[in-house]
Amino acid sequence: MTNLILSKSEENYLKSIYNLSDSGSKLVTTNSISKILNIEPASVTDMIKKLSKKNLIYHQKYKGSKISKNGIKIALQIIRKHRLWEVFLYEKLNFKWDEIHEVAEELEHVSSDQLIDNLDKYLKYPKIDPHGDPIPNKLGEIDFVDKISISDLNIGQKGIVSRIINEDEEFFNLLNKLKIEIGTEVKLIDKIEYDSSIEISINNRTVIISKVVAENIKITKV
Amino acid sequence: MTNLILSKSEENYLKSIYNLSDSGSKLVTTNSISKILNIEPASVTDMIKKLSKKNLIYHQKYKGSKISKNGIKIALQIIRKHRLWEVFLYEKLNFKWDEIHEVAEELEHVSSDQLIDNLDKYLKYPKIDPHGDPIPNKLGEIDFVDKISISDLNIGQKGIVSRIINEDEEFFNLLNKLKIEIGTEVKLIDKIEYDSSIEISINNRTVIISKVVAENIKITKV
DNA sequence: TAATTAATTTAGGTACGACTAAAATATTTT
DNA sequence: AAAATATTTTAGTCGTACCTAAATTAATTA
Repeated sequence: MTNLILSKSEENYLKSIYNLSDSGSKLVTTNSISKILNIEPASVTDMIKKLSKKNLIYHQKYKGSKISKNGIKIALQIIRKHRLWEVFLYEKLNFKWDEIHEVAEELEHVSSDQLIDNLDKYLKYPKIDPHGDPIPNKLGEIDFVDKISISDLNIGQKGIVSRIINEDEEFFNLLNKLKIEIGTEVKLIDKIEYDSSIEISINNRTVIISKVVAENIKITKV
Repeated sequence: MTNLILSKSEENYLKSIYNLSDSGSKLVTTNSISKILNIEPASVTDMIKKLSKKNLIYHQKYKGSKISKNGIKIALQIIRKHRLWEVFLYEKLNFKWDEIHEVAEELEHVSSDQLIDNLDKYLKYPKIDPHGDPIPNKLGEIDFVDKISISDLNIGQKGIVSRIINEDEEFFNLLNKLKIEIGTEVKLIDKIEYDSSIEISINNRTVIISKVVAENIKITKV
């Protein structure tokens, strides 16, 4: 049952549905898929029917879709490929942090188990990709993901940057300027009520970052 | 004019037409394309029209197709990608000689100049792929290809194995058994008229190989 | 050279994955 | 709870890339 071959489109839908579903737990709306993939809702409905027929998702008309066990399994394999390619591009081919996603989107659809297993070995079985996202192993096992943002710290508390959501260049440049990367220790100095921005210290420098930026930087508490 | 984006199919047709055309010089028949791609002649005709409209080939009804300057340029870039990925799979991911072709067929369609240029650099600008086929550079320049087979040697003459045509496993196993690889020195001992097989010596061992095998092993004379 | 055979093209059809417009259902607001 | 709005689905189309069957053209053989 696991060995059906999916098209690039089917794979992309499945991956998006998984990502929108909070690891498979939540119902996903047709509209949200439409938005994330930039495809009209009517077309999304078509594909939902197709994936339902293949038992990769369950669908209740007008209600939403839930990804199946099997669907999750496949989605995790696609995510695995995506993230391993990201590591390769970043570490071996010297791509910048904000350049890897787009190319990995293509590479993830190359279908060869041998390719991905050997790549994994070649990269020495990395646990996270350059954004800090965990890489599922061959069996689809994946580490727990940090859900705490900098803004969730209490004043005076410290954290280590563990994940960076969002992969566009502007954000990348900003992080560069702030000298924030995976592994950086940050400390919450103050919360500014007026616009929900926060004041943090990084290596004894103090900076203010906006709410949006803070939400896209995930941490583990120290 | 060079920057049109081609589909995977279009790329595959173009590559095949180039390969069948003897570096662009010969007319290519619809049937030969059909056979090499395993696609019905009627479908090939459809695609020929499409590529003609894009000025990638010239086509005369019922006569054949000739690849254009621009078509050659694009074909060489696809071949470049294919062969660079083959080097990567062989050298870095420890794929076997007969396993690389299929995966490279997929990887060659990933479209990112940055990807292929960085890969080229990472592999240290290789000149040939694991089969001994020359790799076009970024500008589409490609080294001259050896057209002499072992069987073209005169008795007593020596040559260095430079290219191995054909990528199936059986042939691979045979070459392994014979201890023939790129760079191996061979000497023609005798030609057997009866079945056109030939006797060669490799490191002072003498073996007999069939006509077909001999034709698929290209050499440069010493 | 006429007939046969082979190669190529045309005509018409299919699955996939997208689209728009309109209908059906759900949700929100008044 | 009715009306208005938003979401989702249905119905019908389109381009891509393939297919089969039949027609056309070229090449080969008698």
